[in-house]
Amino acid sequence: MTQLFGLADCNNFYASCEQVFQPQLRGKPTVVLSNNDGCVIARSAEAKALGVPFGIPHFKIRNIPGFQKIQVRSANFTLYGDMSSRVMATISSHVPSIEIYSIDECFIDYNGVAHALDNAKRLCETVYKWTGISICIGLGPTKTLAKLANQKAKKITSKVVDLSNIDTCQAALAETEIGDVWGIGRRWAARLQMQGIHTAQDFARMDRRLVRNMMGVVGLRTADELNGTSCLNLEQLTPNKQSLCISRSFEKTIRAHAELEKRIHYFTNRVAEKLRRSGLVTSAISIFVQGNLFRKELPQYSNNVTISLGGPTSDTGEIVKVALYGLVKIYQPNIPYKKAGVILLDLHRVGTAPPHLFTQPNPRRETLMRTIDQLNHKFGSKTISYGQIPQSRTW
DNA sequence: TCTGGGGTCCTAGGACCC
DNA sequence: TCTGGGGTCCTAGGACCC
Repeated sequence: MTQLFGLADCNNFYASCEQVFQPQLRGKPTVVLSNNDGCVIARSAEAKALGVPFGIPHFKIRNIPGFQKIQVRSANFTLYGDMSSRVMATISSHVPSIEIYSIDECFIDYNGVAHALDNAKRLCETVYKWTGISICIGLGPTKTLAKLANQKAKKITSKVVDLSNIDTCQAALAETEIGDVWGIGRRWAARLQMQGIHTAQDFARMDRRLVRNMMGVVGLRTADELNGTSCLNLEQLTPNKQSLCISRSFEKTIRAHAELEKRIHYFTNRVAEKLRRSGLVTSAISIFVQGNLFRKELPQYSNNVTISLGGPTSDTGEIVKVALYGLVKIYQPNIPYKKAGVILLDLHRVGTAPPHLFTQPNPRRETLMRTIDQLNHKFGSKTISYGQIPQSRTW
C-alpha cells in the first residue's frame, strides 16, 4: 500500500526565533552563533542572501561584503526549545500523528488525509499565525522522498511540494545533487561522484547489489526509499536515550591539569543533572580531551577513556570521582588543550537497570541529589555544585 | 587572536564459547 | 598434503543526522 509522509521543517529556525522575539531584526540579515560565539549555526533568509556560509567562524564574518548590516546574536537554546514545543504542538493538533525528528523538524502521518496538499498549505499558515515561525512541508511516499520534497518546498512561495506523482518525483530526483539526499553525507557523495553518480536519480537507478556491497544496508535503504519503497516507519515512541554528553571548546587553550580538572568537574555536574532530570541512571562514563585541530603547527593530541562505574548510579559525587580519575589517565602535560567533554553511557530508566552485586542504593545520597537539583532549579544553576567550581566562573 | 554541540546506527574484527 | 563449524558479545571506527 502506498503511504504518504510529510516532513515539516522550520525555516532558519534559530534565526527565526530571534526575529520573533526581537521584531527590530525582521527583514535584516541575522545570524546566530554557537557556544562561545564560535561560529555561525543559523542564518536568516537575508543573511543567506548576503552570502554568509553555514559554519563560518565569527571572526571571518567581517570579510563578507556588507557585513556591517549583519545582526549577530548568541544562541539561546532554552528559548529555541520552548518555541519548538509550541510549533510541534500546533502541528500535532492538526494531523493524525507526528514523529518529532529534531528541534525544528517533524515527520507527519498523512495516510488517509483527504486533500493532503491543501491541508499542508493551511497548516503552514496556521503555524505562522500561531507562533510566528515559518515552516515548509514536503510530501512523499517515503520519508526520504518527503525530505527531498521539503528541500524543493523551501525554494517556492507556496511552501508545500508533493512528490507522490511518479513523473514529478522523477523530475525532482534528476535535479537533486547526490550530496543533497538525506542519508548521503560528504564522504559518500564524493565516492559516488567518482563513480559517475551525480544525481539522486543516478543513485536510485544503481544496481541494488552494487549499492549493498558498497554502502551496506543503510545505503540500500536510502536507494529503495528514493524508488518509492518505504523502509523507514513513523516512530511514534521516542526511543530511550543511549548516551548523554556535555562538551565544550575552551575560549583559550589550557595546559594545566588543575584547569582541565575544573572543566571536567563542571561538565560532570551538568551532565549528571541532565541524567537525573531525564529519570535515568548510568553505569559507565567516557572522558575525552582534544588539542586544537585547526592549528596544525601545535602539538596534536587527543584521547579518551571509558570507565565502568561499578553499578548504575545518578550520584554526582560518584560520577565526579571516576571522571577525575579518567582525566588523570589521559592527561598529558604541555599540550595546548582546546576542548573536553564527559559522556554518560549504558543508560537505563531508574529502577530498570540491572542492579550491581556489591553496591546498594543509598537513600540518603538520593535525597541529597534531589535537594541539590531543587536548589539549583529554584535559585539558579550556580547555587550549589559538587566539587571545586569557582563561583566567579568566567567560562 | 578567534573555527559548535549532541546524538544515532552499522560493520568488521577479536575474544570467547561449545 | 594438511588445519571444523557455528555461534555470541564487545569494541573501535566510520558513516550519518540536526
